[in-house]
Amino acid sequence: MAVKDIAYHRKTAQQRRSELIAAGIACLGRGGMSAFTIDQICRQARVSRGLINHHFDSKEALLVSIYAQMTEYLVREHAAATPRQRIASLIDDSFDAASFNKSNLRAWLAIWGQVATHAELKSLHRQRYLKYRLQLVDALTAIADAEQLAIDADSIARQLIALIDGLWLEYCLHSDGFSLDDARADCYRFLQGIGIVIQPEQELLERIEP
Amino acid sequence: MAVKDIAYHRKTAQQRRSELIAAGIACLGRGGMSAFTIDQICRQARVSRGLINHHFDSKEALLVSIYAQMTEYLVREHAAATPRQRIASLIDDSFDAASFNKSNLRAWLAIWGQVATHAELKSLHRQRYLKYRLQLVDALTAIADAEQLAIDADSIARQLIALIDGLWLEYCLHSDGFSLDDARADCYRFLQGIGIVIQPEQELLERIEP
DNA sequence: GAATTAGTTGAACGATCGTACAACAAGCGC
DNA sequence: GCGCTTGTTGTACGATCGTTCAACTAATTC
Repeated sequence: MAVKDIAYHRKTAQQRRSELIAAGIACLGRGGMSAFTIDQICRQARVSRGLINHHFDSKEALLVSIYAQMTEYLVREHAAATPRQRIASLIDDSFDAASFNKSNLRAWLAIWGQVATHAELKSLHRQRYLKYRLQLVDALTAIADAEQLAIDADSIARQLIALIDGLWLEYCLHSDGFSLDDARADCYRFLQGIGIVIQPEQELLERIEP
Repeated sequence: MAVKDIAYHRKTAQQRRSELIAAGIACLGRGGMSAFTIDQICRQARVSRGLINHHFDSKEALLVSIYAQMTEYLVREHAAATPRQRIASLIDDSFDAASFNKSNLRAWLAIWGQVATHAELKSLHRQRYLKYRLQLVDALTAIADAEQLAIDADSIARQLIALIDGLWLEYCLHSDGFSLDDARADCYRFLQGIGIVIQPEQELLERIEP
C-alpha cells in the first residue's frame, strides 16, 4: 500500500471529549437511555470501548457533560439591547430548527428522565433553569416598569417556560398537527395576550404571518 | 407452628396483573427506566422473578399496560354537564395531588422518554392524546359558539395541553417556587386571558384565592 | 380426598452491561 | 531516528439484564 497504514489518529483530550459528547447525544436521540451504553457511544464515535472511561470519570460523568453542553444556551449572555429582544432571542433559540430537531428533543426527554433521580444532574439542571428564569423575569419586569403594566413577572416567566417545554414535548411525542413555527407563534401570542407585544425577527415574522 | 405455613397466596390473573402494574409504576417513580427491571419490579411486588413473563408477553408489554393505565383518565368520559365543567374537570384531574405526586411525575417522564422510540408505546400515546385534545377542542368550540368568541380552538387546546405538561415538568424537575395550586391557577388564568372565564370547583377556589 | 386446573417459583441460559488495566502506538521534542 | 509522552486499544472481569422452562403447589372440581 502506498500510504502508511495508520491504526488510529490521536486527538487532543478536549477534542476527543467533545466528540464523545456529540456521539452520546446522537445515541440518546436515537434510542433514549437504553441506547446510551458504552458500546453504542464508542461505536458512534468510532473509537474503542475503553476511551470513555479514559476521558471521563464514568458514564454518568459523560451524561452530565452532555447536559451541560445542551443547556449552555439557556444561560448564554445575550448582547441584545432591549428586554424585548432578549425575550425574542430566548424564544427563537428554543425553537431553532437546527438544534431542536426530533433527535435532540428525544435526547432532552431521555435526560429529563434521569434528572429526577441523579443528584449531580439535578443540581446542574436547577442551576441552569434558575438563571434561565431569572433572565426572563428581569426582562419582563423591565418591560412592565417602562410601560406601567401590572403583571406578575414570576408567574408569567414560569408559564412561558412551561409553554415552551410543553410545546417541545408535544412536538417531539407526536409532531403531527403543528410545526415549529406554529409553536413559536404560540409563544408570541401568549405574551401578546398579557399585553406584551414582541416582534419576532423579520424573516421569522414573514414565515409565521405571510 | 399453629397456622399452616403457606408458601405463597394465589390470586386471579387480573388481580396479579394490576399488582405488577402498580409495582412497575413504583419502580419508575423511584429510579426511572434504570429501576424498571424484572428483578426490582418483582421484589417490589413481592413475587418471584418468573411471574412478569407469565402474566405479560414481555417487559415491554408491561410498560405498555402501565402507560395505558396512567393515561386512562385522559380519555375518561365525563358526566360534566357544561363545556366549562368538562374543561375544569380535565384541569383539576391533571393537578390532582393524589395521582400527581412527584413519584408519579417521575414515572411519566421515564415513559415519555420511551414513547419516542418504542412503536407500540408511541401508538398508544398518540391515540390517547388525540382524544384528549379532541375533548378540549369540542368544549372550547362549544363555549366560543355560545358566546360568539373568535378563538382558534385548535391552537388554544394545544397551548393548554402544553402549559399543563410544561408545568408538570417544572414542578417535577425543580418543585421549589410554586405549588400544585399555583400551577392550576396558571391554567385558569391562561383561559381567562383569552376570554374564557372558568370557575374551578368551590373548594379549590377557596385554596387558590383565599 | 384424589384428580385437575392454573398461579407461582427459582434455577439456568446467553447476552450485555460498566469498569479496570496492561499493552500498544502515534506524534512530539531532541 | 531515538526516547518519551500520552492518547488509544481490546481483552477480561464480575454483575446484572430479560427470558425460558421444568418443577411445584395452592385452590378448585367432582
